[in-house]
Amino acid sequence: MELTQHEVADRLGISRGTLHRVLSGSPLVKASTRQRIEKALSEIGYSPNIIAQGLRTGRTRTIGLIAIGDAKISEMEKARAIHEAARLRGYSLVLTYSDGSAEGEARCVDELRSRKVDGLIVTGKGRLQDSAHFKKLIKARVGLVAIAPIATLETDCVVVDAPWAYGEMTRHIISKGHRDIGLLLEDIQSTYAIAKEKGVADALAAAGLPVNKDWMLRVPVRVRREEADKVRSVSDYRMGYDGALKFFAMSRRPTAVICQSDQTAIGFQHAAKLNNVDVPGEVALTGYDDIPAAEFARVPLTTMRQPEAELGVRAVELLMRRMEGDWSGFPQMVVLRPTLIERESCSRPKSET
Amino acid sequence: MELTQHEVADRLGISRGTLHRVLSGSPLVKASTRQRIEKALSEIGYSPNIIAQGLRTGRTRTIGLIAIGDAKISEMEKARAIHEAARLRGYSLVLTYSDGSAEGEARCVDELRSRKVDGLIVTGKGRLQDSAHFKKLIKARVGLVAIAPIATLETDCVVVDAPWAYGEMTRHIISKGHRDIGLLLEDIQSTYAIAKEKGVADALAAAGLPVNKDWMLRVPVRVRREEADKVRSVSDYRMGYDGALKFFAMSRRPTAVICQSDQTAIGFQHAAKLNNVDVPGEVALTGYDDIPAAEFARVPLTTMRQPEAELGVRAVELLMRRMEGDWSGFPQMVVLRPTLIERESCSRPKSET
DNA sequence: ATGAAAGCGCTAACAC
DNA sequence: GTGTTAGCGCTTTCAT
Repeated sequence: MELTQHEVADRLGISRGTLHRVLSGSPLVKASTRQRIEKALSEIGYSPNIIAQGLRTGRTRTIGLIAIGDAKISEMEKARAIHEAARLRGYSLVLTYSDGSAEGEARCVDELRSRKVDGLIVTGKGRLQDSAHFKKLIKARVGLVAIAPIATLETDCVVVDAPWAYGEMTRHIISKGHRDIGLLLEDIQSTYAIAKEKGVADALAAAGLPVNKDWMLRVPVRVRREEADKVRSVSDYRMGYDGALKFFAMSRRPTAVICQSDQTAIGFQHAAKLNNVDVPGEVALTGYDDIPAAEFARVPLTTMRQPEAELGVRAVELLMRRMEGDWSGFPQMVVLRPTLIERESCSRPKSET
Repeated sequence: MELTQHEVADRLGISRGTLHRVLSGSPLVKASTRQRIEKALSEIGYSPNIIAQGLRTGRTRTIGLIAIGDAKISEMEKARAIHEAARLRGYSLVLTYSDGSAEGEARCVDELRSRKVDGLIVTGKGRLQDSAHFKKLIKARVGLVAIAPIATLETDCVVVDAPWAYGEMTRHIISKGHRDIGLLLEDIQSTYAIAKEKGVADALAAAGLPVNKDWMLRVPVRVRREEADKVRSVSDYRMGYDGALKFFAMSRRPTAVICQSDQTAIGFQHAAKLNNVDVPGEVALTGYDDIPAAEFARVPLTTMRQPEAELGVRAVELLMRRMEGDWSGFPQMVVLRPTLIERESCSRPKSET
């Protein structure tokens, strides 16, 4: 069915060497020959067997993708951009998922190594449990780009400037007249969580506002795997709900709460409604990410829109450089900034004092 | 670095043939020899080169995945389940995205064919624009399972029983005392949309209720690609919003509206809020899918939870059969049923008449 | 029950 | 400039 180079060469009355030179764009072919062959080639509709190429060259022109942790729509958007960027360069994507456990990660790495991928991109909100597998890869000079900051791993990464983003949101809230500002994060000490905390604290300090430790709230995540056949990522919503209740139980409450994500802010709004707390009147809120639902939340969310697609594209570009053997500046960190989106969840406080 | 079968055979003092027989579980090996070799093998940590296997056998043990249309969280959940099911059988996933255009689909098919995938799974809410490429595949007896009903294509598929589901929701609403029931769908004549319409109409008829044509609303989808680096699927929310306004403009309105999706119902609620229409008091609503946000909507949504993971698993199982050469019952349709989830968006109507 | 050898379709090194 | 050839690591057929 599919023609081989051998057959094509015979059919055109040339040698396989010449045919290969035409295919690979080598200059060592007479222009007239090249033209004649190229024409015939497109008529025949020949395209080389990628598997054989892979065996021969040791390069498969594939990129492995590891998605860690819960399913999130943002991963989908990144993956789409990654596919597009990779495709334009002749690369395909091999997709793997890890549940976030150390074994899950090991399985992904093993699968991708056995598939002989030329490079890897790690994404997802989960943290790396066991970096041993990854360290081995890095030592072997296999390109590995993380779309997330990974403190435990010295590798290239593409990250969002979370300290700046949370500083920006803090400044925005302050500009609205708020002085009593809270922060709601999950209780996991991820690199991003620490960065977010710092972003808020620094902005508060820069504005001469005190940091109320009680309001820098950390709430445990209740992960709930529902039926065995379902993976629903409701944990962030739930965390926002739980956090809201903790804030409501305080004798003195902030007038604005910066949330870890849009889901958190939406969960917070849910609790606010059930407790007759007005948003943004009694508590202003900001989300983070600008998921599609943010615009249609009970009170539309002021939030930071993530450059999901660009994160993916930059990751591919960086990985490409490594795969071409250019290891200058390793480990490199590409930092991107999100965009403030103003909606109704964060307005000026009711005049209190 | 990686050992080859040749090297391993030499090292163990056996022939490559015998080694291969051990590896492939052939019975033509003396038990003692087999044991000795297996032990040595696991010590060495040898694993065969998948690329070379692929070249030799013509089977790559890979499944191609085509995601069509906008990024949705449900695709992510399916993909995760597909990966798990495939991995357990020694298969890997090659991921491609189509923007929903005919060219996008052609590119995906070409990419996967050039990668020599053993089978394909098509998923996503978009419809197939041009089925010519796919028809070619099917004719060539390449396994192709669609996780969606594709009217224009005779192939295996795994689908949700939408007529039943929408009938079920209709019966649920009727049981709550509603008699004036509307349906809100996008204006695209997809197989699912037609099925949903029929499900509602049949249930209404079965209950002896008249079908009000004006209330079987079809609303155009406003697709909005925001910045070039973003793919945000807000179209479904927007459609719900638009649809709500149309309902509100009617002189006589239904007391309950069945929506195409949770996003649609959430968009509807948004419009209801802005127009001071009480949900569920003045209009009860049902969603569809049970996305994570459904539980945390302004009014938590009564909806139908999709068996996303099972859809993926069943697709892999069916594809597996085809890849093994078992074409019995082609084209086969696997039908799965979603589960009714009761929340607050759909209660009994305010007593009218 | 085991060993030897011939390719799968391609690339790269070497001849002419 | 062009043709020839030797493998990449594996599976499969044929011999023993």
